[in-house]
Amino acid sequence: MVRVRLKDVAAACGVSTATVSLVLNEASDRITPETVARVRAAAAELGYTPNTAARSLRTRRTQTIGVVTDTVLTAGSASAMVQGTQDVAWRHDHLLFWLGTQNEPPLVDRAVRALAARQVDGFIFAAMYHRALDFGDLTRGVPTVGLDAVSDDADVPCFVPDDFAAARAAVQLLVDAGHRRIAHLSEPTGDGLARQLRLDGYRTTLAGAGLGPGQVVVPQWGHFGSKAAELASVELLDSPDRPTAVFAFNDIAAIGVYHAARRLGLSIPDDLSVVGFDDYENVASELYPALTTMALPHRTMGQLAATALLTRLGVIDGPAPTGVTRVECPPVIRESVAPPRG
Amino acid sequence: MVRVRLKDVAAACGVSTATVSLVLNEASDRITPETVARVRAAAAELGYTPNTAARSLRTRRTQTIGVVTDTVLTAGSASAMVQGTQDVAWRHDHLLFWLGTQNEPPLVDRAVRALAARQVDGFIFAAMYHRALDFGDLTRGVPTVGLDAVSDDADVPCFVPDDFAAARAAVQLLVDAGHRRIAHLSEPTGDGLARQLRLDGYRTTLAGAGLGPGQVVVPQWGHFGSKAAELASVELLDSPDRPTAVFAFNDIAAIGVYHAARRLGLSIPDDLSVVGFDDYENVASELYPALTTMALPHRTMGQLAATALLTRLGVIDGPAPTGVTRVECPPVIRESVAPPRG
DNA sequence: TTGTATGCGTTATCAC
DNA sequence: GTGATAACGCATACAA
Repeated sequence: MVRVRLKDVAAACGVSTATVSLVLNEASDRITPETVARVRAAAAELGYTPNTAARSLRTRRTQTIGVVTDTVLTAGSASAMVQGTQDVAWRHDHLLFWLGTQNEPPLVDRAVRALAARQVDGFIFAAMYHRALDFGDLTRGVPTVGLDAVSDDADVPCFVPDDFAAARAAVQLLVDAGHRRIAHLSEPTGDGLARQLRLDGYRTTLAGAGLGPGQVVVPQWGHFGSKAAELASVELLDSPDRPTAVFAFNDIAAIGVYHAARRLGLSIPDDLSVVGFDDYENVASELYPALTTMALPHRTMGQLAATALLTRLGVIDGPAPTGVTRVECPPVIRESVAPPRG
Repeated sequence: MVRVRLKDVAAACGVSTATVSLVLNEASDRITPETVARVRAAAAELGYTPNTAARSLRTRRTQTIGVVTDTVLTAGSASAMVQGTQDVAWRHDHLLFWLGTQNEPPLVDRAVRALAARQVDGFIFAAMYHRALDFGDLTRGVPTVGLDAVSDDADVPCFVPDDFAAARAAVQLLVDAGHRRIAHLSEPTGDGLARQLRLDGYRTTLAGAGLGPGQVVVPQWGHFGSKAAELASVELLDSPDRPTAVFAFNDIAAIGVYHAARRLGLSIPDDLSVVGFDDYENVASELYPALTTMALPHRTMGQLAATALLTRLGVIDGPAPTGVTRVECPPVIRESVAPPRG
């Protein structure tokens, strides 16, 4: 790689490095138009690109953001979050360091240190699913935002899905279709906040519709995959007064409901309506019948988080958001909901 | 963030910055053990972290790798590739800049420029699926490797799945199960190399087994989703002498086969065996019946690419690989293959 | 309007 | 063994 420095382009057009710097940093209103043109031409001619290390050393800004995440990079379903964050950052000439920590505290610590050593201008703490994050004073004064994560720290704006409202909307879909026995297939207890919020939304909606407390079933077998959900669903559905509709905690759980329905000879949506959550890529749309679900606004959250951070950093004008922002989860209506039989 | 510099720790223990630098950079065999200890203690006490910008400026190395990719970040299914690359890089104190370009040439150009300005030590060109990449002399002498992509440039080691061998293995699975009428559901023509390699593997295996040229069907309707695959499959399977097995180009196409089978009242695997490709997360394992498929070695390829680049950079000892490395795609045996009826 | 000079925090080359 | 000191490439206060 040919290394061409400010000095080289200055020499090439017979001005000082200061002038070149001024021209190239848009402070060119102070410079004669013809000088500007000459410098620009020379820079282009030589293929000059500024050395970011030198610039950072001088300006104390690296135009770099550190993203510390648990399994976002591993899991894939949240890739839109990555893309949304990236898009906004790049549009403002910022680059992102993503670091996955598998959620192990020592790794988080190491990641933050490594990022701090790189003098990142800000941090984004991104979680794979909506939960509370406690990163203490790890970031020591470096602007920070939470993505799919909430924080105790009042100084950390956070962006999370509006699980409560979305759960309400999901259950309302079933109520509006005429269902009166609507069960909720929940998630085993963990550190996720989504579980409780979706449960609350379910209960609130049932109560509002005068449908009693409902019926909540929690898969018990280890890892929350479709298999555990299937077993729980079979138990739930294998009775004469079974529910006519199920609101599943997420699309993977909904797969379990589908499998259970098949085992029991129940047809979806004729015998059983199902609503999922997440709009999991290549899953919800590909099930048979295609699953009606609530979409997680991953891309939007990523964009909002990046925008918030850049605002805090003064890169984007305007008031920086504070507190927790709940982002709407739009419904994706497909074919798994129908009126109950009879 | 409290800024503590080399100078501060030097002052704290009454030595020069040069000494501190020497100690902290493991060149400490030249320094008195007690001085070493004192410096280390002071550094820890003050919480010193080196300023990477300054170091980079001096050493001309940023310990940073630029990853230019089409849609890896958007699509999610290749997230293991991200993780594998990341793991290796981080283990050697290198960080990654990922930049998605949606495969638009001007964006690729911009991305490379932006990365070059950051003085990345090397480039990884990562593709979402196995294809040829032509990035010309964009990287101008910066070490580069290809990931899921091959390059004309002899100087660019590349890591791709061994699609040919995997396709052979997949079809052999069906041959071994006793099938003699095995069709291949291919992909519409595009810039992917996987298409031709999997097709070749299919044909070679059939020929080797004395099963003739086989039957290849190519979905024709626009974007290659499960819907197009379903339509093509219905046509393929709706005849008395239909194939008893289908080797699908990938798992998404296999979904289409499943849908077609359902429409035609064909049972998998009793009436029809299916083998997919990719082991797409939460898809292949969740289909009913679970799909037998060839796993794409995303994680391994990511690790290999990062290792190769770091070797080229002298960070990892050993001979740097050259040319194209084909990585094995392990079979994932599930429940979609059975002997043909009768 | 443009040039000179200084310093950002490190590493590395010398002296001592 | 350890300490001055000179770069690294750029931005900017100040001088001209």
